[in-house]
Amino acid sequence: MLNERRLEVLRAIVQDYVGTEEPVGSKALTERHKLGVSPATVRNDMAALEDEGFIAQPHTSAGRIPTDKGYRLFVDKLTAVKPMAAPERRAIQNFLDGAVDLDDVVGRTVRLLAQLTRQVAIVQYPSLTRSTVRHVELLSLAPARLMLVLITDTGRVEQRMIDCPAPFGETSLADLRARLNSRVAGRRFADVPQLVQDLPEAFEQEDRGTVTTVLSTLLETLVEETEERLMIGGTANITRFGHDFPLTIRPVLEALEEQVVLLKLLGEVGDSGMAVRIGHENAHEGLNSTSVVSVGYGSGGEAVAKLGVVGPTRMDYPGTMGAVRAVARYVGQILAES
Amino acid sequence: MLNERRLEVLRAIVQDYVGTEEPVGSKALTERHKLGVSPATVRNDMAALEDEGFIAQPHTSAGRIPTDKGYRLFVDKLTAVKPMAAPERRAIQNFLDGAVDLDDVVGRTVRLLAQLTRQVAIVQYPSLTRSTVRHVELLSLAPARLMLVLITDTGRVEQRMIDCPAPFGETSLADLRARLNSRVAGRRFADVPQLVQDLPEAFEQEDRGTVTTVLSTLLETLVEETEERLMIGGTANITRFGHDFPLTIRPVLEALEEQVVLLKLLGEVGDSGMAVRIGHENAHEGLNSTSVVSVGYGSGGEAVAKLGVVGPTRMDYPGTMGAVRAVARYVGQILAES
DNA sequence: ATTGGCACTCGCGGACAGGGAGTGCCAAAG
DNA sequence: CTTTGGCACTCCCTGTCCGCGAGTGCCAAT
Repeated sequence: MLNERRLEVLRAIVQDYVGTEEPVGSKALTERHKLGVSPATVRNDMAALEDEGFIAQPHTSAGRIPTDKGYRLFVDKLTAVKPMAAPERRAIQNFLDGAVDLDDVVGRTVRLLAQLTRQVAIVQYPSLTRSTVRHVELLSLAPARLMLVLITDTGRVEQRMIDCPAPFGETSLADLRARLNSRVAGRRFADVPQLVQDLPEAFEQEDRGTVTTVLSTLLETLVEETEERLMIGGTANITRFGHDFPLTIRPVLEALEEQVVLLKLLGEVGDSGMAVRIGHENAHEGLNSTSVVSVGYGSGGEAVAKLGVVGPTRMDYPGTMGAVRAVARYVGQILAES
Repeated sequence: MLNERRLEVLRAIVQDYVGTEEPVGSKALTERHKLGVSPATVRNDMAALEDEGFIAQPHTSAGRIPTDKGYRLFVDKLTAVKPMAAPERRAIQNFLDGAVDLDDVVGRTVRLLAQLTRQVAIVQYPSLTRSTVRHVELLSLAPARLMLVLITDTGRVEQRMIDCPAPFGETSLADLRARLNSRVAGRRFADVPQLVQDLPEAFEQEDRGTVTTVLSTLLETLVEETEERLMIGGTANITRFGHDFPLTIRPVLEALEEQVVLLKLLGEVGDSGMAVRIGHENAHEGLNSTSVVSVGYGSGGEAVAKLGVVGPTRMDYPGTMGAVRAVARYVGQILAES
């Protein structure tokens, strides 16, 4: 039913529609693409494609536009990710290299993505679940008051105040600091609880209360701060989502304000590789007329968080996917370096 | 020229237009307001108001709408801030009371403002210019690589990587850490530069390069940290800005993405009292068709930061001003408590 | 100063026609 | 069986015209 040429016709329709944003007819298609057949033949093919649900007509006697299903086929079978050109890659790298801290990295990434794709960009902060501990610092602020500072390999820093049950001497503090670091530095968050379990036993009776308090605060911090944060940018690009945007813009803006929705959006993505969710494939109905391209990124081979863009279903998929992948790659590099 | 009744007519026009979003004519005015005069009289008054530039007609033979100048007069002379009703005030207080930390306070405030005013809310983080340094920590990550951690009395933590010009020994590190803390701990950000100025002199020649690098990184961090941050919310409300919004929405969204623009926007406000900037009074031209209502807030009598909303020039000024003032007041209380 | 009357101006919405793009179908050709 | 040209048909879009209604400006009367 769907021979090679018909797929070619679908590809042509998608490409033209993405470019012109207008329903594309049989004649225009044969003119702009070298299909080697007449408009009448294309009409037959279009009828077949419409039967299968890949394209649709807004009204009788109008051209065809791709359906979500059509875009899906296009993305899966008819196109390849378009790699970024060398100068663009250099620009990305230069721009990201200027970042001074994690917030800055994420901020720059989000602006970069928005600019490259001309769509709305979302970048999730590196999650702490897969992170490793770089350093744990303990500071004495007052005789019975400590500050715990946790530094992760992704550059994230968390701090907590601790009120000790008993005064804690400088030597004990140094001891605890040293033991703690020798056990957890370089280890994954998930492994920390087990690694510090028997730590109180190494201390004098009088200090054990404090040590226990410190440890439980540390564990709490690990759990609490696993909570995901994200940054969003390029909102102004929603105006580019189509000429009928006054209708669709509202729910999209609302969805973008709900961090929970966005996290779920990125979360639905499989852990590896790039994901494209088209139109109604998005669970949130405010985003039913948008597509989401997302991918995991991370310092090692492993993904620690995700980033992506939200755009109109009528988007340049190959280009967008290329940009998203390139950015993810370079962010990963930056994180690995720091 | 502008007698009492004419001002009354202007007030009626503003109120009606804000309600209906449609040009208001002389007949409709006399029907909806008890002006005690005939439409013809109102027409004369309108002509006078138009001569003075307080109102304008979109087209000949259409009703009148207020100009920026008209709104200005309305806000300055014809209305008073509308206080919030008791139940709303309670709701505000309850909602803000649930906040757990500074981020949460700011986040809740922004959502609250957006919801109350149905406009775009902007809340600036409390400024750090008056903050003090609690602790400076230096960690050695590699022979020639340090991490600087700065802890402020507001509980904020900043960290920076430092590549040293030369290897830096553990003893030098401990020395620098101790000297640094004894000088700056408890001091205000603003005083730090002076306090550490002569620090390199206390070190051996070979270490001075590193010490200088560390100090300049510290000073940079202090400056950056003082730099204002802000949070924004209720963006979806721009769809309410008017039926012609497809035109105006773009520049507004763009302006809202530029933190610098927004900070300037809030900054232009006098330090005390509430400020209303109407239409072209806003320096940024993307916001020429919006009004900004802003006010300072703070824990003591002193304003430490500002908050406000951005809405259509055609907004309910008394109500918006009431909401903004009420929220600012309660946020100030919350900050004072914590 | 206020009012009623009156002519005038526009914007808006509905009706209508012509043009154009596109479709579906069919019969003929490869 | 596939492809193609032809043809009738369907709609959308645009422009025009027209009448309605809301609103104005002006003027003469109060």
